[in-house]
Amino acid sequence: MTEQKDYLGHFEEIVLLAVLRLGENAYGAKVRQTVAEATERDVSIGAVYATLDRLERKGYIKSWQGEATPERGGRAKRYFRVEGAGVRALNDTAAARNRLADGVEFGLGTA
Amino acid sequence: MTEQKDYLGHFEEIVLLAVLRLGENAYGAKVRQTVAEATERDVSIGAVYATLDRLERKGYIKSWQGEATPERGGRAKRYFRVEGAGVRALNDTAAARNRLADGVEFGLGTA
DNA sequence: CTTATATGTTCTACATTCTAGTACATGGAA
DNA sequence: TTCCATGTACTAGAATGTAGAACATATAAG
Repeated sequence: MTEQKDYLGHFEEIVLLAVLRLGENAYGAKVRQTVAEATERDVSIGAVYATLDRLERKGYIKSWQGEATPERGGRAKRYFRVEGAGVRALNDTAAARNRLADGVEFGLGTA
Repeated sequence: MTEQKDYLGHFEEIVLLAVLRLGENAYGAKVRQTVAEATERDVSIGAVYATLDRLERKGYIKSWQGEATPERGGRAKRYFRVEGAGVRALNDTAAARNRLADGVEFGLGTA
């Protein structure tokens, strides 16, 4: 038994990074906006929540209900925070990738 | 229409990097071995070929038949090479991720 | 020759992830 | 009390990720 590592999917990694970056201000709608800006894509809110839920189920993040009365109406926020396991997964994922990318000249294909 | 970028999946990125790194020596079995070492996981050969096929269908890599007679028997190899579009996809994928990771202290969670 | 063996690829099927879209919830403003 | 803005939850289908067994082919052994 060689302790198979667990890597993050592409979007999982993106979302996890967004939550980490947002810190105290990480809630669904904001995460969506952050991801959309970084990826320059239209990211649907459903995609974000589905991924957040999956990450939470895996123990990479944790969520809780926020205040129900912000400045101007609206539903209560659900905040997220990255757990230790999440940081570890992020590191492992990057490490494996870096092992392959390291030293390869990128930018002009052999093609 | 805002020209939606096309990002690579986790495993697609890994496999594409392996092909790039292997250069002249990139063929299925070798790619598998390289990926297995970098990820420290048991990667099935089927997983690798399925991904290589998808990458080729998308125009990120190209393949051709190699010599049929290596040192000691065996079937002819199928070689792979990364195309310009592949390098571009690799760069776009990394760029979006970096935009999120940049400046975030990683290593010790907020948790 | 015929079989064994090593190297490599193909094919198939199923699990997980990705993604969009729509419905639902709730507080303040008109 | 209806409307609007902000947010979250749910559902379903497409795309990716993954394993495993079958197939192909060249050399070595006898």
